[in-house]
Amino acid sequence: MQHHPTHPSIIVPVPREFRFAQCAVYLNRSPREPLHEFTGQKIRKLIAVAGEDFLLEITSKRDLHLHIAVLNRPFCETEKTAIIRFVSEWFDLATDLNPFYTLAAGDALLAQLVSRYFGLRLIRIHHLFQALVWAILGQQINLAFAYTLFQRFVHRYGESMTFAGRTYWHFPQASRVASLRPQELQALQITTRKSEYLIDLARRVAAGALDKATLQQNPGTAKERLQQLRGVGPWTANYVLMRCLGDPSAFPADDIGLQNAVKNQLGLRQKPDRAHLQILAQGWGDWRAYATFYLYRSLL
DNA sequence: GGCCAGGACTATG
DNA sequence: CATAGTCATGGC
Repeated sequence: MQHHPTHPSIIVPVPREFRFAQCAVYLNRSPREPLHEFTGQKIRKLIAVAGEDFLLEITSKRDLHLHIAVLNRPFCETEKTAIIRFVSEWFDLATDLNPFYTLAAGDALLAQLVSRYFGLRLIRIHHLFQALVWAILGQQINLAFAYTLFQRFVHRYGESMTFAGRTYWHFPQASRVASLRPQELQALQITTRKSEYLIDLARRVAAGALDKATLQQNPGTAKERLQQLRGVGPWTANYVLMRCLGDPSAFPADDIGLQNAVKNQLGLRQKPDRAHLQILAQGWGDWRAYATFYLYRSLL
């Protein structure tokens, strides 16, 4: 395949229901996020296409398009297509939000949120292993500490590239994590139990026994297959379905953050339990994942 | 300093 | 199926 430089910038059309600034608030919520970086209104992210590094710089002009500059190298048409596919998935550009907004307008809990955060997309996690690690690290600890652990994990076991004096990271390969001992992860202050879970999952992913495509091709059994994994319960399974596998009906009803968000929105005295959330979400159908993401956004 | 944090596992009624 | 104890440490 021959490489011939095309435009320095790739233009990706976006739906009318898209606001870059709303997505940016979510993406910019932690200073310890290791997998992308903000420079003003631009996001930089390192991705791999067919084993090659592409450092993307993404921004938007008046929410009409996304502009993607590839900073570190030229790209061919095939690579350009892969880059567009990645970014479209990241910002969930293929989903038409109009049905969600119509539904939300008649829902006491959602109406304000969709008005306030109009154009927010469900930010996706491309790699299954990354989604699982992020979810498991986040179990039962506050989000700030989860980011600390996640950053340590990425910086310790991920590969990186340097551009213009700054370092950009890939999420660690499963094969790298598969060969670790729990002791090594414990040194990062990951609990013994979680360390065992992560290594076990890494082995399955590295062996090809656990992969995104297979789960997506069998949407009816994906949740139960995820929950058969050690360390993956109802919350983690739903979280991965929502953030990685693109299941619009995924709903992590056990989520403390989600419960707090609902409590705040409805002015409840105490947090609703999972049963209460299931009742509230009964009419949300295939928009439960989006409702969850908008409720998450209300916590920032 | 005490309570909480974007849970899951295991053991026990 | 429902409840209780355990993990395990930072954040606020």
